Amino acid sequence: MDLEGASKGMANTKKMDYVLLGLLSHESMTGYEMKKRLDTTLRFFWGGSYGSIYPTLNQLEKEGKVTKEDTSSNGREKISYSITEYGRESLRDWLRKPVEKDELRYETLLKLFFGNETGMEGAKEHIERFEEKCKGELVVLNMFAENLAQYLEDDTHKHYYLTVKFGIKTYESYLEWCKEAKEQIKEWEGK
Amino acid sequence: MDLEGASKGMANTKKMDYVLLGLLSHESMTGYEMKKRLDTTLRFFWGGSYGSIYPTLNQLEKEGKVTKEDTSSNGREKISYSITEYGRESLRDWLRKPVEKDELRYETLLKLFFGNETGMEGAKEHIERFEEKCKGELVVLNMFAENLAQYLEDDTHKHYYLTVKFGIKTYESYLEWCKEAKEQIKEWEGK
DNA sequence: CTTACCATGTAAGGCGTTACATGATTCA
DNA sequence: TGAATCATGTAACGCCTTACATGGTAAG
Repeated sequence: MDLEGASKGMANTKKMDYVLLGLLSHESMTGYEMKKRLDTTLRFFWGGSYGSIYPTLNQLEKEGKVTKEDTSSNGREKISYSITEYGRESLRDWLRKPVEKDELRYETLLKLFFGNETGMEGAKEHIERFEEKCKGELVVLNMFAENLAQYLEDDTHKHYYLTVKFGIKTYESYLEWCKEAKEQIKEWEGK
Repeated sequence: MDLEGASKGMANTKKMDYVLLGLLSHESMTGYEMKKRLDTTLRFFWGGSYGSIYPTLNQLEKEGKVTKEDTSSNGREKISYSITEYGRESLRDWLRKPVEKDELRYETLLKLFFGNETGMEGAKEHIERFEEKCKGELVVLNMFAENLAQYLEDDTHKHYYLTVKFGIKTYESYLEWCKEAKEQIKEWEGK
């Protein structure tokens, strides 16, 4: 018998449980609302779709880590989820464990790395597109940081603030790299 | 009929084809050697396992994008792959297309974000572990950069060099963030 | 003689996305 | 009245990792 569900191709790599538990540790909300959080607040370092949110929520309920409450009003279906004490313990256990994996997968770097097949001109284009995207992200992150700075008495906001600062730092360094890379290319091209 | 294999749950998200084609555009090699490249040169921005390399290689051969050659010697099995002109065209087509997705998934940030459940002490530990890992990566990347700097006449090495520089920039900014985050926490703790 | 490395591959199965399916409400 | 948003969910399917399976060679 295999209650922990371990047999093959299985490395307990799934984090969605903890992401949802984490969101519910802040406040009760619907699956729809959790998706919105993933798309706004967490989007710089984590993602997820409805197809993974709703099934995970049902699994968490079966495990006794969250409870459902029907909060439908005037015919509009609405299920509010709340974290249980057991769910909170489970979240804390995970939080205290060392990080297993930090992963970066930048197609931009892949295309740059193999770029000699299309020449420096192509590389330059990818760098410029990347630069524009970073500038946009930085605007958003700076707005987040400004807003958050007003609510730093709250511990939840403090943690949020640190992650936003991380984002700002890295996007700023990306922009520096873009500038330097373009200069380097110009130099190689012999001006 | 659906020659392009599109029906559902399918978004042509697979990049391994191009990664392997890219490696073979530099030089012919075995699947084992490609795995090593993924684990050393590319590991800062891309990964992959044998379970995805070998099947992809066979698929690429069927499509006429690579050719196999048995180069076994004294009983040791060895298959050397080479890119075909068609494979090279396919690679170039992909390289010229805009990047679809740059993705960062840092569990460290997730644990930091939800860290108020375990307190600032836990957050600090995660930051310190992250810091140590970054220092290690930086040592490796700086070595790569120093070595590469000697061979910059080669265009392939130029592109490689730019990606290494990217890694150095970002890890340096991560370290700065670690320092600042720890200071911020100390400040909050009323030191 | 044993450990590390070279070398190829498959099977099982988890994970997650996309597309589909449905329906109500709010706002312009 | 039509578009956007709120809201929940499932089906299909592609992708990838882990673990297994196998066997040779080089180095200490």
